[in-house]
Amino acid sequence: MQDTPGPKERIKREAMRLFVDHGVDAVSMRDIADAVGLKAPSLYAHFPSREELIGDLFYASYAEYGRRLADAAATPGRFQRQLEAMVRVICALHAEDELLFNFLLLTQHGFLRQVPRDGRNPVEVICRSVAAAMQAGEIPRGNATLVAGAIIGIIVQPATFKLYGRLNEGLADLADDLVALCLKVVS
Amino acid sequence: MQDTPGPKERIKREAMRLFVDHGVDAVSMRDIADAVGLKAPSLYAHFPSREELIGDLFYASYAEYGRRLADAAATPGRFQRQLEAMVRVICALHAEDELLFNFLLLTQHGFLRQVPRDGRNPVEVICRSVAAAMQAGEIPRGNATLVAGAIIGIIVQPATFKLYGRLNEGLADLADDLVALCLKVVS
DNA sequence: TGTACATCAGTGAACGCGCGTTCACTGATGTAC
DNA sequence: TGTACATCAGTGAACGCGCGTTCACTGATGTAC
Repeated sequence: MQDTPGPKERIKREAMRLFVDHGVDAVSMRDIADAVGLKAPSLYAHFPSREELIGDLFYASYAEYGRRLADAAATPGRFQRQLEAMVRVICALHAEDELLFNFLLLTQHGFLRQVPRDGRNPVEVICRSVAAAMQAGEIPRGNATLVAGAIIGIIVQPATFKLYGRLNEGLADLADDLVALCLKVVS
Repeated sequence: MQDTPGPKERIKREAMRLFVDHGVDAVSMRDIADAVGLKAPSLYAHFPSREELIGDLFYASYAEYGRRLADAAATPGRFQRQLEAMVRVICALHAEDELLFNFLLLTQHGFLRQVPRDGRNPVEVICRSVAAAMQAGEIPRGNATLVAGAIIGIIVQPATFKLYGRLNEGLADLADDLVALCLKVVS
């Protein structure tokens, strides 16, 4: 069963790999089919269109990231503990499936404009958490969105460096350092 | 003269605007020509191909950003002053031409793999500067590339927030805050 | 001032190509009796 | 065990479309005499 994932899973995996390696727009349905060992029309047995295939890949994962982050944000105690939990969750997500992480990293700009701003996406979870901490006086008051952006940047940019080979360590290996850096910016 | 920039400049401007608004791959030569008030074949009087047009736009600007940053990195004095100069230069570049900044932000992943690693690009200027400061004992020793990535992320992520409307202020308005945040991560 | 000619930015029409997608069909597999 | 039939993942061939690009041509502008 889990040794031989169904064709739908294999299509998703190979599509992600190709998207990350060549860019979403440079990959055709025929390319994806080839990588899976099928012909293009067979993909339509599993996905109604190319757009849905890509959308599925992005939105499902992005929402899952949001949920995992929201769990971490709900860590009891002071903000510093919640922040540490959030940073470690992101590092864990990177370690669990680096391909998926990179896919989200590279394709975000194609989707971010139409991502629902429902408070459940990763960015908003962090923004809300930072704002609450400022409100509660647990960290210095200031521009909460800016500080949240800084925190996200501190993690995402090194992930980009890893993707391009500037950094050899994955986020998981850097987790302690990343936690320390994030704690500094809210000190 | 400067009131009516030549057709080549107008093509570049409109192309950038379309690329930022719709994504590079969603914009055709006909779209660009339409925006300038020409027909597609006329573009070939100014650029040999679509690819060259886009490449020109990216590489020329990216190299210019590298030069401006290198100047800032050469600020005399301690690393903290150089860091402040670099952050303020990036903020100034954002204020000078936000469209160009956003273009680089959104299209970077299409080019970063083939950007020459000659020590002159913006990322390498910052990495080198941080590494030198660690070497000199001006900031705590550690993973220089990671710290450089954190600094870049602290600036780039808020720029992304501005692009998507999460932040209302441009980088220039946030310059003091950004300098302060960057100084914290190297403290 | 008037005429003939050179220049050159811009264009209409057309090209070949690869794309996403459709659809009638194939051929292996499982089931009924 | 053998035969007839249903199921269904997968395919070959074809579609219409928009793309980047080419090229012979147009028509306005400037220059020479």
